[in-house]
Amino acid sequence: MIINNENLDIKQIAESGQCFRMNALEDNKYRTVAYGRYIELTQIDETTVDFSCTEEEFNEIWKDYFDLSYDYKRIVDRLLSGKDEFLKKSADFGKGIRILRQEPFEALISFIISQNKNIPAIKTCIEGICREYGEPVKTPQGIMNEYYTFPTPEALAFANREDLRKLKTGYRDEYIIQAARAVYEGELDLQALVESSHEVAVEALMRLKGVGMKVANCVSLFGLHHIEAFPVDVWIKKILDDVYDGKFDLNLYSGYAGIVQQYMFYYIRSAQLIG
DNA sequence: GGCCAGGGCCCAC
DNA sequence: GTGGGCCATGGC
Repeated sequence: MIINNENLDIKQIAESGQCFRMNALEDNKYRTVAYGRYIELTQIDETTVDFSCTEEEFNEIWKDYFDLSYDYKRIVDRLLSGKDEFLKKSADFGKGIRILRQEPFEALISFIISQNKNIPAIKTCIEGICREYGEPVKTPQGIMNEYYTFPTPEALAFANREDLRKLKTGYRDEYIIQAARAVYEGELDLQALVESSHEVAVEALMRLKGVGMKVANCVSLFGLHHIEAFPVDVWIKKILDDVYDGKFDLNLYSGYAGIVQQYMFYYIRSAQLIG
């Protein structure tokens, strides 16, 4: 399934820190698991990607997952024609990034794990949790024993602390279990938060222990697709302090601040050659 | 081997 | 609402 899009760069998406299960198989070829499916993505040229799936599966899952109905070029062009030099460089550098529509529960648990960890450590931890609590991915060709789905709320709600700690969660073990229980028992309705406003979602998420302002904004942005969310982590804070001297005006980008945030994040990290 | 990481909790102030 | 210790652990 060949897709042409001016703003679709798999490497940039995989390295943008929004998802943790998209990994390189070789140069220009990545794989990931989402919504119970495995897929390989090959960047053929700057604007062309080969999705290793049928047209039916593409339309059912991956078109939405990669947010392919949204016009990112409009956002990039707006930034490129603006006056903010840092954002011009950021948007030009990361113009192939898109905000994935990840599964809300996966985003919630992933960003709970992410606190005070670097990205390689987050990936290791999440892969372990998928291996122990997820299911082997099923394909039309059979079961793939090397790839696992992200666990269900139920699977993690009944996990125990010691087992999670062996998977390198550290002190976050109880946060994970409590969040999974809240979702499993219906106390936290993530699907309802997809429909709600970003503000309502953040407030509901922050009632969970282990979910503060930053994690709630990441879940809102990457799991609920509220693209006005603007997570501030140590990297973004560095930019707001050093580049903008504390005077960055979020209101200039209201409605799509999360996309701007991703360009900033990807640019500053790449500029500092951090993996 | 020390420092840092897509932070949050808990407690003073 | 701000500022500091503290948290468990890997990656570099």
